[in-house]
Amino acid sequence: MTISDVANRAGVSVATVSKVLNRRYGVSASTMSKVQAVIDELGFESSIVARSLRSHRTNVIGILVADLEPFSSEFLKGAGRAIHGSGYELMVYSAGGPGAEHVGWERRNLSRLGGTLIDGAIIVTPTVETPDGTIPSIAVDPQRGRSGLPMVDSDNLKGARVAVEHLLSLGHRRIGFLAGRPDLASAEQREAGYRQALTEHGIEVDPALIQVGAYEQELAADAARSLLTLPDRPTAVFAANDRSAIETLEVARALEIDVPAGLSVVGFDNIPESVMCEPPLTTVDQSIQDMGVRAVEMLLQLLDGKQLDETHVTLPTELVVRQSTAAAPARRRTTSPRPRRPR
Amino acid sequence: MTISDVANRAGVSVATVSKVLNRRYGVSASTMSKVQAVIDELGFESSIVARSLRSHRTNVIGILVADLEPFSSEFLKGAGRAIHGSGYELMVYSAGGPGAEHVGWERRNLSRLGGTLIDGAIIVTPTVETPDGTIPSIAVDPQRGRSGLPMVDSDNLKGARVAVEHLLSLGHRRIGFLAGRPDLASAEQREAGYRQALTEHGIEVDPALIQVGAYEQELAADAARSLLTLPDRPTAVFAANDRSAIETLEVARALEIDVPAGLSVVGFDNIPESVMCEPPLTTVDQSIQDMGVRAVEMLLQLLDGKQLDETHVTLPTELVVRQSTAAAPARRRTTSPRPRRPR
DNA sequence: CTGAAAGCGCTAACAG
DNA sequence: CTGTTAGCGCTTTCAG
Repeated sequence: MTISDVANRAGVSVATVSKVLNRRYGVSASTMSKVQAVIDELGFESSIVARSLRSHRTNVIGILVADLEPFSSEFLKGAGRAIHGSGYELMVYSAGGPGAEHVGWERRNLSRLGGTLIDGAIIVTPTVETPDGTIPSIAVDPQRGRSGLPMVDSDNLKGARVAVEHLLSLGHRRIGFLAGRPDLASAEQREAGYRQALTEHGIEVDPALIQVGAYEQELAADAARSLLTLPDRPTAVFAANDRSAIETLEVARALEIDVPAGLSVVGFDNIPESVMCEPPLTTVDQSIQDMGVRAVEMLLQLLDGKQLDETHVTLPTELVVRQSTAAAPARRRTTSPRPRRPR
Repeated sequence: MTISDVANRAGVSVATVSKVLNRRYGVSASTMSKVQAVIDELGFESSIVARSLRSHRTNVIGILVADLEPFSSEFLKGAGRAIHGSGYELMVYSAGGPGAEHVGWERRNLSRLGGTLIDGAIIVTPTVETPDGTIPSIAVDPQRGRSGLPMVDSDNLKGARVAVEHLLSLGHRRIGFLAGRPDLASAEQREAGYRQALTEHGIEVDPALIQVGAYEQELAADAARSLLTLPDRPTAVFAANDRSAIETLEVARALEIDVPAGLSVVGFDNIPESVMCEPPLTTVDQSIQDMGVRAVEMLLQLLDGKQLDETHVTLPTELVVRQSTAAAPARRRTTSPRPRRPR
């Protein structure tokens, strides 16, 4: 059913129907109600596609994600809450999964949708620098190096430090790191936090204890495995995100290493899955939902023609201690024992 | 940037560029590579909007939801997993929140997107009967009465019965019910399960113990409050979904009723939030992610021109006992005590 | 093998 | 107040 069907049925031109649809002036009351009646009767809704192609205004905000996984799903809950009552609707576009698409999915999708389908965009974990030229956009947890876009992220450096300090306070000295996606600033910051915390406590960073999981299931599992099968394996692992941490839990189980008795694991993100795994994961909370709320609020301001108060919002992170961390096992006689640090 | 820009730059017509874009036959190798070079250089991506308006094929699957809340977010995780490697991309369209939009959002959005933007649709908790005429579609947890669409839901009746039987086995006799959205078949089934379980145990259903929360925060809170301030208040409440159950937890806290000592609460859904609340909620799991997986798989089959093996998939439900339920408090001397049933 | 032209459903000037 | 006309960016006949 198209606008012409309505026009025919109502005995007017398509232009008139369009005017009624958009509540434009210049339609007599009688025509108006006649046309409206036909619209209601037929249940006609104008195609957002055709409309946007012509008018370049849709009242739809786009959220571009690489994949629908726990992080982005959590983000969407916040975005969904923030959009209520704004008059905008939300369109989430998923590039169709990890890996499959090459770097640059967000650029591709933005140009496929932008300028037409959506009035503004929120780009979650973009992989490359996103051009500022097109529609108003916000970057969430972006790639390394400043993008030109306004952005929201969280305090990854501090979060990572607190996580590692927690492990240190439990007496761990050999702490492995499961690194994240090398292109993301957040992952880089988490590694920096790990290094800082160790260095400040007089512990040399052992390159063998750093493996890249890249936030991908298989890679993370491999990385965890090589960490846990090291001759002098770490007594604790800090993973750059919860999914990698949960993967580490799996690998530990397969290797019959008890967590937390034989191995402590800390994650990052505090996705819901971190509570539901066995044992529940000690992790760094980064209030993902709030990121969604803030990103939508910022975009709404931009769309409203307002100036942004802050062009870079950084949300706080916080350690959440659950059951995947415990005091380090008594050290093997490789070096003189050091006193345990108090929590 | 449009296809004409590419055509100009490459010194060919738009038609030729289009052919290259779509890998159509009838382009010489040299022209092909020349045009492709320009496309790559400019980073051109054809507008999905313009393309779909003309060609009616987009390789995009639409998921229509009323709102992005825990249930739909969980559903999306499953859908996201199932789409990997299918060659399709996912577009989630949220009607913009609860209540705001009237009944029939799914019909409206379907006709706004359908036939053009998306090749097929998954409609989550539709409110009205959805016409089958348009594009291939799957209904998830639909309204009461059979819709013409293939559907996936879960065994709500049995789940509700098991939930109530759990409460009965703990010695509860006055069990309140916080009903769901009256238009959903699932909500109806959960109420039916509640009634059945009580009746089978020789307990008369007290209408005063049934309040409608309609899955909406405010309404659910009001309903819970009226239940818990009843002169002879129930010792347990079965809520038709987790969000209502969590709301009940809040109300109980406000009324200084201890859960589970003074009140047992059971939810339905097993959304991640049910683990994170205080106390963790005993609930009925309905593997929401699996619903997402199945719905996508079914739609993919439909899109592939295949016949569906099953036109109505019902997933199992399972009781998950956590800390919000406990033995009923000693009964007041209103009637002779009955022996406690074993679990 | 290539390009001109028509048209997808709609909106926005502009004439009548 | 109403209808005619010209596109939005793209694909698709169909001539050349």
